Amino acid sequence: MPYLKRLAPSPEPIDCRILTAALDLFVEKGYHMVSIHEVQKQADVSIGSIYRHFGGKEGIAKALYSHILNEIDELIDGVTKEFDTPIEQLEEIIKQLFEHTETHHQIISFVFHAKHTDFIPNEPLMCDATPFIKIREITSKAIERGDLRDADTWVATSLIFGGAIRLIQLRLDGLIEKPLVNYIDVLMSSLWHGLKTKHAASATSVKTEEKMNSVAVL
Amino acid sequence: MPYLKRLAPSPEPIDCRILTAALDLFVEKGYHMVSIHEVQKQADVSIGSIYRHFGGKEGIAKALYSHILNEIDELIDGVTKEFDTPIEQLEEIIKQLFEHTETHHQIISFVFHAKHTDFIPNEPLMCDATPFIKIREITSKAIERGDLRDADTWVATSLIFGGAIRLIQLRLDGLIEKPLVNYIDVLMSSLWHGLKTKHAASATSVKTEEKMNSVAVL
DNA sequence: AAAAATAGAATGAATGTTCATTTTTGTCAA
DNA sequence: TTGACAAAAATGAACATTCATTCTATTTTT
Repeated sequence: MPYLKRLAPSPEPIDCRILTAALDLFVEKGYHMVSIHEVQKQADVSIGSIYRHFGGKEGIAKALYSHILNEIDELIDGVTKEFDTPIEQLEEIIKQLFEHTETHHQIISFVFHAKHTDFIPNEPLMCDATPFIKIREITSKAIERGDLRDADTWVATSLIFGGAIRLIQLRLDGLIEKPLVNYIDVLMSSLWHGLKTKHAASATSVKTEEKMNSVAVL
Repeated sequence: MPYLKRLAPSPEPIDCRILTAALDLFVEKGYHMVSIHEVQKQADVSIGSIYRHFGGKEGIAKALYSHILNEIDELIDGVTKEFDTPIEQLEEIIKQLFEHTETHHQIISFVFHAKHTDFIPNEPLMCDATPFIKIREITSKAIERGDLRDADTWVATSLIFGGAIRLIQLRLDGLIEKPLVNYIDVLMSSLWHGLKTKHAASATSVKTEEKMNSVAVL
């Protein structure tokens, strides 16, 4: 029996070390500007291990990609379980993305900044990944229910998320100083005023009015 | 006098050939996936010429970048000369960007898809380039005049252009089938309904109402 | 002891860049 | 107009470097 305990009692599993190191580097410098050797150094593993676990650079990126899409997917499932109406769901999704932007910078950055065609050539675009399909389905449902103005699903979804995505990107780039949650109300009220039908607007008028007021104070 | 005219009477200047070849390739495959040798082949010039004119791969990209930013800048200046009120200007800028998306695919793609930090490391972000500063100034003026709801300039601009940019990207990716001009009206009416002040809204109410109706038909 | 995981030096292909050489262009005197 | 000559431009083979990947030896685990 040795006199000393091992210094690192339960080191993180090797594949996690690789993934987090890669995520950090990819976000910082961009996929192409990161060499396997850098990942190897930062993760403190050997090149051999990287190849054993992921088969190469592209393998790491793909693993990261699906891992992260999964997290977003769970976020969306959580929201759809918790909220009933499509509009509430969309609102909550944006809210949670804003929160994630503060707390999970790397992940959001990877989703909204990385060019995925770089490491997954001739694969479906991210827009066709499950979570983003689900988002469009929610929009669709809102239109079917008559809660949103009638429009092409792609277009409606762009209008709803366009501003939010833009804000997220600017926040990631450090161009917006306050956490995005501060702007939720401006965003939402401008959004729904333009997009909601009168039917839906009156159904939630009290809530919306409150928001309008809180915005006026800004 | 010779019997035959020269076969290639006035071939395009060499630097233009290089730039267009590079733009096409960069847009198609992404900056990092294009080698100088490919540009050389596609432009049908020698490697030496490329180095003589642009000093290297990064030089090409930078030249392209400023060239294209200039075009956008001129577009904006044109609009501000032609239209008087900030809101009309913003609307027209979006309209022209939509048109450019159809007619100058490559250029718009380069602006809205390329990761410029790839070839201009530690340079100001594109948001800080002249044309984009000008856009924010227009937004600012609209707010000052009381035409738009009071909000942070960055945020207001994101809300105005977020949807448009998203649509442009989807159109570039082939996910939206009809030319974007078809969606101008939906976009504008949802936008201004949420963002205009009552003051400004009443000033243009007739125009806006017409649009609302045309949208309802969609 | 067998199998699985890890290590890292060696390999080779890809690719950005250099530079000696050739071609073109412009100028001036015969 | 011609020819000579110099400056500028263009060429592309050769070079140097970077970097993903392979492979075998070693360690750890079962």
